[in-house]
Amino acid sequence: MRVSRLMLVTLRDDPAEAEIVSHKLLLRAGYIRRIASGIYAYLPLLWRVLRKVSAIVREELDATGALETLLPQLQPADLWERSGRWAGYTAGEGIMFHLEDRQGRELGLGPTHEEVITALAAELLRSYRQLPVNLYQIQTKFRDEIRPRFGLMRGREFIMKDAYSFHASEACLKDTYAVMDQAYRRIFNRCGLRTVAVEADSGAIGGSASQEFMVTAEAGEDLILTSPDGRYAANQERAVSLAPEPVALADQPCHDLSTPGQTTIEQLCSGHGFDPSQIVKVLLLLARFADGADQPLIVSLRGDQQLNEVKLANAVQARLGAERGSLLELAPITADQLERQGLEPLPFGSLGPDLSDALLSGARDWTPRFLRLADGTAASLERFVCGANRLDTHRVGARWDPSNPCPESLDLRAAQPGDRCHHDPSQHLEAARGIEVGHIFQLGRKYSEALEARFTTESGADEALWMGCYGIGVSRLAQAAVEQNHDRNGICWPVSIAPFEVIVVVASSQDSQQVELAERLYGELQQAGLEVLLDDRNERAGVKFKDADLIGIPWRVVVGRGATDGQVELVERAGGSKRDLSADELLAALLPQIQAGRQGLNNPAQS
RNA sequence: CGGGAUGUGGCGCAGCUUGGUAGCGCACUUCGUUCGGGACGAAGGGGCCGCAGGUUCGAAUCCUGUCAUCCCGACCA
Repeated sequence: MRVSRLMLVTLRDDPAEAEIVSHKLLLRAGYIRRIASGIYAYLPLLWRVLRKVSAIVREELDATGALETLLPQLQPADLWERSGRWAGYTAGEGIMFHLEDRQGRELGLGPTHEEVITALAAELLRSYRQLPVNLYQIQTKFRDEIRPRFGLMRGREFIMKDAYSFHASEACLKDTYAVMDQAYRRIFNRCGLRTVAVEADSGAIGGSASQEFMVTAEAGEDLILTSPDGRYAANQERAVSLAPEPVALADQPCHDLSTPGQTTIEQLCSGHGFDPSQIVKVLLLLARFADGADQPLIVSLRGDQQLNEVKLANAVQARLGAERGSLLELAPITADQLERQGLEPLPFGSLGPDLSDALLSGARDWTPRFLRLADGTAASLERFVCGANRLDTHRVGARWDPSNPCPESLDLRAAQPGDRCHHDPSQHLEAARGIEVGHIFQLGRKYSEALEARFTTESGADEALWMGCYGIGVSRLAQAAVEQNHDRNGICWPVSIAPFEVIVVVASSQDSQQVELAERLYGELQQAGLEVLLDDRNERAGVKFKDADLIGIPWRVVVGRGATDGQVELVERAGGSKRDLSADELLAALLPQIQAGRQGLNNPAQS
C-alpha cells in the first residue's frame, strides 16, 4: 500500500477529547474517529489491526476445536424474559439498548448472547453423543454504558469475541474451561500483551468460577490485587484477604455515650480515643428488585473496613433472587426516601445493628423487614462501639447477645493492598491497575435450566446442559496493546498485530535513484509476502519519519543518501536500533525477524 | 443519575470581564526556494461562533432554555 493512497490523516496536537495515551495516539495517528460518545469509526489502519487480532483469535480457538458461527444482534425480548434478565438489562441501570418493532414487539440489541445460543442449543443438542461443543463468534456488541470512556476502552458499540460451550457434565465443562484458559494465554501472548490472569466476580453473567485476563496498565479501570509470590491474583471486586487484627476494647459494662454531632467513624474515634476497628458501623441500603418491592438492608461492618458492594449484591441476590427476581440496584437509603415511604426519620450517624423492624411498618412499597447481614470482621468482635439508634448517642461495650443478635455473617469487606493473604499470612497483597481484555466463566446450568436446554444422557435420563462462556474484547484489546506498547514518538505495534509490518520511506522523492530503489524494494518485499507500506508522498524526510513513528510500523526501511551505492537503513521501531545494509541483503535480514514476530515468538512470557 | 468543565474553519486555541459584525498556530490549495527528524517566503480557500429564544440600534460576547462532548462520582451517614 502506498501512503499517498492511504487516506492517512495524522494530527500534530493531542485532541481535546482524549485523556489517556492510547486514546490520544489512536486519534492522532489516524486509527479512529469519534462519531458519538462511545461510538467510533474504525479507520482502515485500525481495521487491519482488528482483523489481525481476530485472525489470531480464530487460529487459537479453531485449534481447540471450537466452531465459528454468527448470531443475530437483534434479539427478541421473550428470550430474555425466559432467562430472567430482560428487566435487569433494560430497567434501572440496565445496559441493553432496546426498541419496539412495527408490531409493538420488544427487541434488544445484543449486549451478549447467552440467551440466543442457549435457545439454539435447546433445539439442536439432543444427545450426549453431540457433546461437548464450543461455538464462537466475532462481532459487534451493543451496551448502553453508564459512562463510555477512553475511546475503545469502554464503548457503547465494540467488537467482541464470545464463545459458549455445552457439556454433558461439570467435569467436561472444567476441561474445556482449562483448554480455553490456555488458548487465551496464547492469544494474548501472541498479540504482544503482558497480561495477568485473576480470579473474578462473574457479575451479571452469572455462574460459578470465573477468571479475567488483565492487561497491566496505569490507565486500567480495574484494581487487581496480587500476592508477591504470584500464587494469588484477583480483581478487587472478588479478592479475599485477612483483615488486620482489631484493637481489643477494654472489658466494661455496656453503656451509652453522648456523641453530639459525631456522625462519622473519624469523629467518633478522635473524640473518644477509639480505634476504628473497635466500632461496628451500620450501613442502611435499599435493594431494588425486578418485582417492584424494595428491600431495606442493614449491613454491619467493622469500622476500619470498607464494604465491597459486589460481594453484597451477590449475597442479596443469592438470598432473595429466587422469589424476587433479579436485583436491579443497591443504594444507600436517604432521608428523602424515608419521608416518601411515610416513615419517621432515622438517627443517621448513630445507627446500631439492632435497629428495629418496627421502624419500617407502614412503609408504602418496602418490604417491612430488614435483611440483616454482617461482615465477618464485625461478627467476630467480642465487644464493640456502635450507634444506639438515638440521635447523638452511641453505645460502648456492646456485645452480640440475644437482645442484639449477630446477623448472618459472611465476607462483605473489600480486600485492600497491604492485607495479609489467606494462603500465606506472611505475604501482603499488592495493587496494580488492569484493563480487562478477556473473561472466562463456568456458567453451570443457570441458562440451560431457564431456557430448557436439555439433552439425553448415556443412561437415557433428561438433564440440563452444562455451559461455559468465554469473551475477549477485540477492539479493547487493540487499544490496550497501544497502552502497553508506545513511546514518546507514538505507537510501537507488536509485529503480530501491526497494520503493516514494514514501511519503506523514500527520504527524498526528488531523487530518482532513491525512488527507483524504493519502488524495487517495495515490490520485492511484497513478493516475499510481507505487508509493506511505501511512503511515496512528496514530503520532507522528517515528516515521513515522524508519521512512521506515530503510526507505529514495526520496521522501517529508509532509502536515502546511500541509494547511489545500493545501501539502505533498517530501523526497528521499538527500541530504535538502526543498521545500514545493502539493498540486496534487506529481505534476508528482515524476513526472519518478521516471521518470528508474526508468531509472537519475540514476545515476553507472561504470568 | 449527581457534581464539575467545555462548545469559535479539519485539529489545537485566543477573543467574552468592558457588546460594534472574528483572529492565531497547525492542516489544506497555488507558486518559488528548500529537502535525513513535523522547512521558509508569497498568495489563496474555508467559520450557521453548538442550537433556540430573549435584551439591545447592534450579540461570539449579556440573560434564559436546550443539546452535545469530556472529567469525577455513583460509597460507608
